[in-house]
Amino acid sequence: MTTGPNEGAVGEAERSFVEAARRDKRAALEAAGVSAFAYRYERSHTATQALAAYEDAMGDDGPAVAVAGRIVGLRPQGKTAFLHLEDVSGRLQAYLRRDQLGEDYALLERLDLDDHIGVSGVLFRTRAGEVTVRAQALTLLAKSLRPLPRGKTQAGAEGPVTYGGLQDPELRYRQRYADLAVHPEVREVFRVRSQAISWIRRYLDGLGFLEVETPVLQPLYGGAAARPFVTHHNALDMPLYLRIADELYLKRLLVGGLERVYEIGHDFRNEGMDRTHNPEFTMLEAYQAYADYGDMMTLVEGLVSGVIQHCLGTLRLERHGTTLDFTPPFARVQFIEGVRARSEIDLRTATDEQMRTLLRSRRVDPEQAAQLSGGRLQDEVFKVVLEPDLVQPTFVLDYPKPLSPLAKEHRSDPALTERFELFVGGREFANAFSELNDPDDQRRRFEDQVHQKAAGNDETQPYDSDFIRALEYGMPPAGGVGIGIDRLMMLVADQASIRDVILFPAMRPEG
RNA sequence: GGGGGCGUAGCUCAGCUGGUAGAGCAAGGGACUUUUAAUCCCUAGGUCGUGGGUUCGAGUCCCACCGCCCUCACCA
Repeated sequence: MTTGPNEGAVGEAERSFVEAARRDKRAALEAAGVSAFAYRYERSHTATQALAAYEDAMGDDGPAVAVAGRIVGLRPQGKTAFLHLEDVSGRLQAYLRRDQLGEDYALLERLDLDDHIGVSGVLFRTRAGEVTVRAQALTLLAKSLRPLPRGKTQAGAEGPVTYGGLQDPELRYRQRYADLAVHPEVREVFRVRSQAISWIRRYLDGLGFLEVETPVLQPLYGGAAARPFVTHHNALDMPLYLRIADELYLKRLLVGGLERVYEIGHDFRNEGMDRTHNPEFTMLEAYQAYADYGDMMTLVEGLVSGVIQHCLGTLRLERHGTTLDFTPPFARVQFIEGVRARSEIDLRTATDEQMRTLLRSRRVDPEQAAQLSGGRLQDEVFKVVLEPDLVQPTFVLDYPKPLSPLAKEHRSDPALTERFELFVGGREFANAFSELNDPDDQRRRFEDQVHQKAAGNDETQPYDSDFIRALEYGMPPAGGVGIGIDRLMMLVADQASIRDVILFPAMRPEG
């Protein structure tokens, strides 16, 4: 996060003795005319490419290589030294000899763990069996003046094993650069994330979707029920909201004739933070003209199973002792039927008091239950009764109308909407509907939201008259879907906290 | 916001019923031409999160504050 104002003002005397030693080495290098921060290095191989090149050569001595990376292990022994370099691909050992390096060997005394160096030389296999570069030239590329909080690492049978190391979660999130630098497995999480998102783009592009960008700063927020962040535009002297969803802008594009659009970007919601909520998070929204929520189910099945297969090579994931099977088609359960099958409550006919009684019997705080009514009470019943059962990928269909002000009324039941959510492991992953495109119906739904706000519901959607005007021009029937990318990444990368799939999660500033 | 836990050397952690702080790794000096958590000898390293209080004496007990984690509430 932001560096505290005093951080840069730490004087030499206050710096740790470890850092002082590194600065002394830098000064000694520069006094000898050696730059501690080079401009570039002509690398011939990554560490992994070098290892492969040695195997391909099939001789005692392999090819000459020039590799670059960070020093992650340093074992000087008088007139020789071994060190390990780490680059983006992996690790490679280098063997340094005074009689082969000449003047470059003197540089060794000024090197530290964490420095970036370049090494060139011929590959060979040591007596201990490790493919290693016999250094003919050694170049300092960037001096590390502050030691990384790393543990000691040795090569194990199943990859490097680290002892000690960076454990403190606060330090890991605040100094993600250090976390990444010392934890290849954290780098891997974010490599997989990037791979997943680019696969999603290819998937949607392949279906003829157009990737678009809509405003993050909005004069009116909408498209979801959430409290927004508010900011101020100086030149216009007006408040602006950071978007809580892309929905209303993307549907304007359907009016404009862009039949298939999607956006991947950040939404901002001014609400609590926990292991599945960060104030800014990555949302995918996609809209398809002439489609309905049934088509969106097919789209979501293809997208979710495809990204899992692409990233992990399987559709069956072991998570917390259960096997999650993402082979389409996913299970389907109707909202009202699902509740009735598990509670003998029929949401179609149940009174508020019957629902409150049920909630109390399921250990919901009676005071809280008493505050809810109508749609929100139905939603609470659903959360208590049905949600925990939705472990395998399951579509929940046909939500009650009051909960879904942007969804089209169900074609066979006016009390419901054509909407589904995808649940996995009891957690929501996607939300989709047949999009409401009747401007008069949409106007009434907005008005209902305004009434709810007046009644004290502080997470309603404001009345967006420009959106109504757009619908009046005629929006084609369409299906739309939103998928929380961070939660999908938690599933793919098997991470328990959203903070572990966001590079720089929100934190209070350092005191 | 409620409840619980944690904060000690650069990192990972000990530190009992209160008696002025300890280890491993990292660091500095020395030895060492195939090591790999290299090894061996020596050395240095701390406002115990911050501020109060109790006490002859506080890392330890009490209070407040700061930060992080867990949990509940909130949350499409």
